[in-house]
Amino acid sequence: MFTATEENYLKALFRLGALSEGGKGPAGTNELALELDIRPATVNGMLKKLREKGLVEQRRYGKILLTEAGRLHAVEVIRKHRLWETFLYEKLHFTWDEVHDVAEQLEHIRSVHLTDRLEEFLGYPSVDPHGDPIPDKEGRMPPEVRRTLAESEEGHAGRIVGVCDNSAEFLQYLDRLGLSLGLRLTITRHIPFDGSVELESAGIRMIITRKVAENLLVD
Amino acid sequence: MFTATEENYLKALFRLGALSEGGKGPAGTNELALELDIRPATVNGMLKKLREKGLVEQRRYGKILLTEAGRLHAVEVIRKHRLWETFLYEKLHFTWDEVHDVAEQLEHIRSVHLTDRLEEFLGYPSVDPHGDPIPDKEGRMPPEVRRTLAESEEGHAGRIVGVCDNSAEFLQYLDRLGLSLGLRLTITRHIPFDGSVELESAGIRMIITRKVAENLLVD
DNA sequence: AAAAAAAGTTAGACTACCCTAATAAAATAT
DNA sequence: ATATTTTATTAGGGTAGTCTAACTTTTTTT
Repeated sequence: MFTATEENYLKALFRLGALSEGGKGPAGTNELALELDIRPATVNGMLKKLREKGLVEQRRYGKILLTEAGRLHAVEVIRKHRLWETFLYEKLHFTWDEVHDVAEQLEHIRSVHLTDRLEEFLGYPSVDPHGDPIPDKEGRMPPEVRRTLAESEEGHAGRIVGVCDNSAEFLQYLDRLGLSLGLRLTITRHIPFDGSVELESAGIRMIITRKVAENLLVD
Repeated sequence: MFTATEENYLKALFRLGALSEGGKGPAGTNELALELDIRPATVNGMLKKLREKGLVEQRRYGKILLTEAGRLHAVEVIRKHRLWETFLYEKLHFTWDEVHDVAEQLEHIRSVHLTDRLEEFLGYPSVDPHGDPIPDKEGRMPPEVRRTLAESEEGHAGRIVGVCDNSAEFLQYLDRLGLSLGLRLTITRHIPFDGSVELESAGIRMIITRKVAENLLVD
């Protein structure tokens, strides 16, 4: 049906919010190329194929929009990715930062049964190890009601429910800082000078940089 | 490191026993082409690549032999295949005949950790759902001390420990016959006329054709 | 509104994997 | 030992997905 490459294009477009509603609107060829780390000329060729398959809409020199079919398939791939991440984390005891790369491969396995059986085996989880919601079989994804630490006001108390950046580099740094999914914390101060955020968790006070704060999601 | 295609060539060569010791000896290009359902001309081209990578040995117009590196990688792929089959069968409750196709995809997932963690999670199984032995991390595979039902003498009592043919067609037929892995049975008669085998299991007497008997392994 | 910059497209080339058709070498049969 | 058949190889072509370099269209700046 779809190649792994095609699925990666659809996923990237979904990530960029190239949706007619509920997203950031149409995406550009260059923007997509940047997201995929593939040259614009190559992306242009692939877009022709995706248009012919009815997965995206695009006029000559125009912006790219996922069709309903494209959106549904993108969500299906995201669903598989997040279920596999959950499996690797919960059952095989992979660490937070190891799951992503393997899930990038597993998400492309084609099987009618596999995804649903895996979901059942995992006990119908609602979020993956990074706190991202897992879409259901029909492609419905619970809306994210999360805010970055950088955006939350002083005095706000909550738990870390996710990250924006899934790179091993960032996740390992979080581990070193002692920050992990589910950790309760309170924002004690926003420091205007450099955007750092002072917070308190389990009786310990710490300061994280603006960049870290922008990539941590709290409820 | 290796593409899925290359791995499939190695696996096929291993299956054909193209080993300097312990196998049926060197394999031919046509034979390999038949096994893979790919044209000999294509196979010929791929063999050049495998030679350059040091995975097979072959002289011009000569037979094909796996090198030690080739054998080791083939066994690694077989190990992954059988571990995934076990996972699908034991944990996700796939049926006997459903596991193969999905495992054909999963066996190519590349990850240092994944295979070992999966093996641990499954409790270090020694055989897969078809009764085939699972190689260990170092590429050692317990020798098969199994015989087909057709070869076993009258009066022999044992359990079904495997099959030669993994096709869904055959496995579904076995289910219909009420034959499954682990079933205890006794061979009551070999019928000379057409090679059928009469057997008895759990008090029930049945006759299976020669073709079925040749594809069932007993201990 | 013209110039400059950015975004999108086309042309041509490369690798991986597959094919068919023709040819060369080796094995087998007569 | 020659003819036939089988096996292996070469030649040329196709699709998928990638690239660079050059070019065109649209957008932004001045």
